[in-house]
Amino acid sequence: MQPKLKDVAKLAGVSVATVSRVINDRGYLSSGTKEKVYQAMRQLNYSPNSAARALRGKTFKLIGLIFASVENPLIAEAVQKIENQLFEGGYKAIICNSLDNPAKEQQYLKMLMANQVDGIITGSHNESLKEYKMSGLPIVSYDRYFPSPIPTVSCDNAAGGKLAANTLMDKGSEKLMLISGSLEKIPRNADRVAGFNQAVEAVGQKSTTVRLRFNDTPGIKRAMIRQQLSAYQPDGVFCTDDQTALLCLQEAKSLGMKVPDDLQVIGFDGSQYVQQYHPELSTIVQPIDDIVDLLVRILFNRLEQNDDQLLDRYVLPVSLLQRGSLRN
Amino acid sequence: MQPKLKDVAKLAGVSVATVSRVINDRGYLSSGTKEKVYQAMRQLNYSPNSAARALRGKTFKLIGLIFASVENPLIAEAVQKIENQLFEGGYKAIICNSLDNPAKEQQYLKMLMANQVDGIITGSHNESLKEYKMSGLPIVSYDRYFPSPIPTVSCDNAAGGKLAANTLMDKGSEKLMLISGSLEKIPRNADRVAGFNQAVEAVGQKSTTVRLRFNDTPGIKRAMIRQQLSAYQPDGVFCTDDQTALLCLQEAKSLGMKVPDDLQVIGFDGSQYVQQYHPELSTIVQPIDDIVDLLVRILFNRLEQNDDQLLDRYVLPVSLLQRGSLRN
DNA sequence: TTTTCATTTGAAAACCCTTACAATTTTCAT
DNA sequence: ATGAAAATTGTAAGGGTTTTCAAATGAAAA
Repeated sequence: MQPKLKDVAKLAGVSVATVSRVINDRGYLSSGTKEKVYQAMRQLNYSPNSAARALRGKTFKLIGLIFASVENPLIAEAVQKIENQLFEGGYKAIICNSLDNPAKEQQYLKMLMANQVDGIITGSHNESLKEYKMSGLPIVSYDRYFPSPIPTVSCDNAAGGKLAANTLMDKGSEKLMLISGSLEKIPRNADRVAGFNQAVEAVGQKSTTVRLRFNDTPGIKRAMIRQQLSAYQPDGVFCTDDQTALLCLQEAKSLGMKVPDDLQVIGFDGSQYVQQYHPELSTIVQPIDDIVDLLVRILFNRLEQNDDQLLDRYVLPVSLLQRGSLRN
Repeated sequence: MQPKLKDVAKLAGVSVATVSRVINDRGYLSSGTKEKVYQAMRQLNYSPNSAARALRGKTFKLIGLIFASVENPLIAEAVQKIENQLFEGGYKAIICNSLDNPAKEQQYLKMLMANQVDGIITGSHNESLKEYKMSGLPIVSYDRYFPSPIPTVSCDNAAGGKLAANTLMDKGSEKLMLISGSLEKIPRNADRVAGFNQAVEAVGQKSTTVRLRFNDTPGIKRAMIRQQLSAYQPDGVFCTDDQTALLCLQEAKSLGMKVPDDLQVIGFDGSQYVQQYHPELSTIVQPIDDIVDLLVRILFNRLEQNDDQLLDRYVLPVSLLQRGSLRN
């Protein structure tokens, strides 16, 4: 059995209240007792029962993380960094993979509330809007546009789409194709698509659009991409995420298209992983470090109610990472 | 404020004890009261305070997941699958990225115990052995060899190393190199290395070994690999993980070595990600689905004390995925 | 009718901690 | 030396739930 406050108190020869005070560094304490208590705690390898603390009004120091799938490199990176920062701040992270499934997301939400999490960082659907609102919890959203007052952080998806289009056209592509890696219902994606199309139309050009679904297997996606590539023979493709762009690159090559001479490709996300391990792929890079910093900062700000001036909506700039899949 | 048991009781016109009994389906209950209570719970959207429950001996239904880094595709995949299965079983997952840092791992362990997790699945160091033992918690380990009675699941690392060596030699490589992606202190890695070296020596061949460190940046790893490749000019390389193998492939190519003619490369892990998005890389594939199933099954078995006959040690077979980085 | 026993319910203790309050000791200005 | 204020410690209540125990009801058996 884990040692309790009482055990520590007995060993240190003080009352439980004193031990509690030492732990929470509260009120007056002589350095002598402090030392004795620390000693005893160390000796017993004591750590307070968080259930009991939570019951007495202290929080659990628990944050829910809801994302579509941690298998996506950018999300993995974000989760990793978020978890790190939370840990620094003394918080734990409960992980939830919604798989972009609204029902599952709703279940998660309910579970998180029942578990008294202190807050939620979500990068998933927002169909469960009611629940989010009702929860009364501090919530921060990544790349999903919640209505005020839920703060949202995202990169400038529209600008990214535009940048992709203009880059392709500047570098000589004329038959453009857009491959949307997941439903356009998701506003983030819709913005990337809209930004791209707008820029294309602005100069009187055209482009076809291919729509894949988030939950399609890579095999299915591959087949669809391959078919569209050979049917339409584009010379410039923008994919709304890097995974899709990688499939596109592969299929293009296996169709005998030369990259970047016959075909230029741009992806979106630019995780460290892709930057390191896919050196050919050009992509629109999200400033993921800044995004994570902001997400966590906003959350902490609400949790610790040190009311800094905070916006409801942060849009961070994207940048182009130009590599082999683009001409010089 | 969340509604409490008392609120439900008042609304249903019964005592708190009765409500609790309904929730836990315990003892005798008339169907009338049951219905009333359910009704009230629904009306108030009540869900029990898990802190209070935990205090009274119920478990939190919380599992700690300790891994080096969720940024590694294989780990991401494992975490994803584990989380899924836990969720099905009504459990939540707390995620811990130890970064292969024993101090951090120890902190996590302490934190998990303080948070009354019900069990732990760890794929990280085992330097904190004492803590693991002391915790008295159900623990299952992936790919780290804990002493009995902590059950350990892993793939056959030694056989994998051997398979890599024999494959390279069968396909004509004569100047072999082994690149160890992280410290050999980690037994998993040591086994891969040992298996490889054994197979090499068994036929009177030789190989050089390069040691990288887990926490080196990709840039540093890259530089070391490049230097060793050009210094030693191997014609067959086995890397103890896929990430390292990818770096090796890249550096080899940028040094002008032709793959697989001048140089054959084999990695280790074979995550879905690598299989899908790095179609050139040959690798030793871990049966990750089976591994995850087993990990979770063993854990549940201990949690729910339905004592199936279980071993302390499961070693699952690996397989070779042969692709472009190997000759036919 | 009385006795027995299964059912149904409620009152209250217990879980481990925090914190308001009270009690005691020390410090310091007068 | 005196009193007031500051510092230090302890006692006990309370937080939301589960669970033991006892009480109350009703039905069946004697």
